[in-house]
Amino acid sequence: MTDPADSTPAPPPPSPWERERPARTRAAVARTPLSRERIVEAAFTVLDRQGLDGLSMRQVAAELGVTVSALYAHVSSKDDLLELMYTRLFDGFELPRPDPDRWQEQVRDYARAGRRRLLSHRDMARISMAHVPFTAELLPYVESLLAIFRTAGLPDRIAAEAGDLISTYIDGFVLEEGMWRDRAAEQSGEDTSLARPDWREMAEEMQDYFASLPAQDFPHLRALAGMMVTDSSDERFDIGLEIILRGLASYLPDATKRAPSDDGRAPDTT
Amino acid sequence: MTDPADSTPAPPPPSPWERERPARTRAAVARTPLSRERIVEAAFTVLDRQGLDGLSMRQVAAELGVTVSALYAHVSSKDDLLELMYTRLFDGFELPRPDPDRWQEQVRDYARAGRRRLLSHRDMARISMAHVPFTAELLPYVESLLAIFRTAGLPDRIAAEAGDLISTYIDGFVLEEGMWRDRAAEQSGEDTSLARPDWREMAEEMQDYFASLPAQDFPHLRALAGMMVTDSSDERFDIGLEIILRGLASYLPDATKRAPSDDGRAPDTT
DNA sequence: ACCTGAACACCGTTCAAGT
DNA sequence: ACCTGAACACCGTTCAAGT
Repeated sequence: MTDPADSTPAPPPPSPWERERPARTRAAVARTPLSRERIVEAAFTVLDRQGLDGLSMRQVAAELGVTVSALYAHVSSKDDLLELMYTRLFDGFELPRPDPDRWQEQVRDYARAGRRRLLSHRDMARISMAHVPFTAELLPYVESLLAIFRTAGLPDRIAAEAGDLISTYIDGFVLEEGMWRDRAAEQSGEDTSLARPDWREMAEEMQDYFASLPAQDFPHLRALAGMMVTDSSDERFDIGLEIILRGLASYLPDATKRAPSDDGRAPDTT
Repeated sequence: MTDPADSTPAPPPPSPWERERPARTRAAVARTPLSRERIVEAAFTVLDRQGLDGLSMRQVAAELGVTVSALYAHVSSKDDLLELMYTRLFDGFELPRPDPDRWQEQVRDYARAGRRRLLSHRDMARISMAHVPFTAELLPYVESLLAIFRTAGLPDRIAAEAGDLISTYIDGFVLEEGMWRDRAAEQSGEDTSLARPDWREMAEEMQDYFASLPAQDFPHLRALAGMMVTDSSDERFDIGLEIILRGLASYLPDATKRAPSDDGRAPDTT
């Protein structure tokens, strides 16, 4: 993000009297040498505009004002590029120092921050689901999450699984959010780019559909329709998260669920 | 599967004396009229052989001995075909009648069966993640899962979320399984088709890598390496499932976690 | 050293034309 | 009614050639 080597002098804006130079100005700006960073940046621009299905090497090249083949000097393949985008997702992610007394809050913060980052670019959850955070750069994040679980006192087998479970939950939830958003967008207007709130319309339509089902065949679906399709997905996210946290908490050695402050219960290291 | 309209007489096998007729015989067999069923079947064959990235309309057509454009008379798009494959996944899925006393076992059965079905075709989890079981045909399965949760006595808001949570977990877990399998396959041999057990080799390699990390920076990752990458993923699947089930159980109205048989606690319908 | 141009082997989808 | 052939507008990747 804040790259000190990035201090290329930007050309001054055109003075008021020089009128409409060919569109070369933009092209010249784009001529700053290619780099992995710039390619990733352009890829995000294309992603947000066209979605993952519209993200092609050719579109990225066009965004940079460059030939497709030029990209392959900096990036070995499209998969490589997608991995760079995935890794970028973790940039500046806060790593808390594990506090046994606040482990649930720390996991909540971790999950909410993860969801927020996934929501920051279109179809990002789809990219995230296709990757695993076991590259050298990302291991500190995995370690940090495991640290929270283990210093909280969770048994090793549970802690080992909890990281996967939480990550899968975040990715899966946001993926589904995106699907609904896409469906709403393609239904209402053709303006695919903006995340317009006219998806509430679809939510109502969906609820009407559930309500129209035969009562004797679908009693539970009818009863829960209002809560399964809701506009505030923040609340839904927190509920699912809470279910997982309660499940994890049930494995804590001391039966008293949430001691306000339990002193000196060291995790069995080694 | 058992389609009674599928009784087209198969041509007898070539008699011993007629030698090597041009390869027309196979072509003639393939000439049984096209149908959505046959297209889906061929698509699964291609999927298992080449994976989702190698599944193209052209390959499916080739598998059927037919031109690509012929497919579009029966299937409106590739997405349509993928949705048919997704729906097929549920064929013959057992729907239990909800039993409040055995709700946890019923959910376990549901989840294990779901995973087994996803594992029955390559990359099936990726297809599943891209869909939502809210088409008319699949609603009974959603209803059935919700029924288990609700008659068990879970609060509505929890029951509504539980279905999503479980489904996401199953898909996510199997997706990851597939990623490891692929990675192992591309590393060891080029024979992509078979699910060879030479992936144990990669598991060891992975564990060695974790063990090689600096001890002061990655204590937890090192401690848990053995349980995070294991060959028996069945066990790992059950552990994650158990965490979710315990979380859900914590929302049951009666504090006593698992009353052996609690009579007459009806779910608040309406 | 870095980028272009052209090519290769693919895609999904459409549509006039054949039988 | 059902399928073919050809075309359109795309793909990811490679590689010789330019500057």
